[in-house]
Amino acid sequence: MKISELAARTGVATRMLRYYEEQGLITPHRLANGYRDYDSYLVDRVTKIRGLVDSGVPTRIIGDILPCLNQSQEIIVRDPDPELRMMLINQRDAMVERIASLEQNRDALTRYIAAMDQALQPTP
DNA sequence: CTTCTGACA
DNA sequence: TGTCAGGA
Repeated sequence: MKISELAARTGVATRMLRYYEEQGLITPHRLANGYRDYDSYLVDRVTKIRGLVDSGVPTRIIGDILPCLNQSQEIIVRDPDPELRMMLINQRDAMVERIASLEQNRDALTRYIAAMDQALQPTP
């Protein structure tokens, strides 16, 4: 598929798809006319990459972390950098906080929706 | 009309 | 990350 299609199917801007390629995260083939040609499995890969990026994981190590998403425990750490380790720990902790916040907000919406249903369909 | 590379008031 | 240029 061409870049526009991958962008549509992943919700990731073509600009970023080319950027991910520069970072070595994805390597599409090339069509005779020079256009990038993406294999369908890249849709899933790009979705995962975006998820990591949105979570604040530096693109430089996303390639190494990607396998962690599955359960293929064959994790190869190429950059044991202590500073990077601390940054990842901080991001992981921030993630935990956001998840907790999201859960509270989700529950708040659930209760509000329930209240709306009550107003619409009062129990006789 | 779509994509490509390179660049940045 | 968006967007514009200048080509193909």
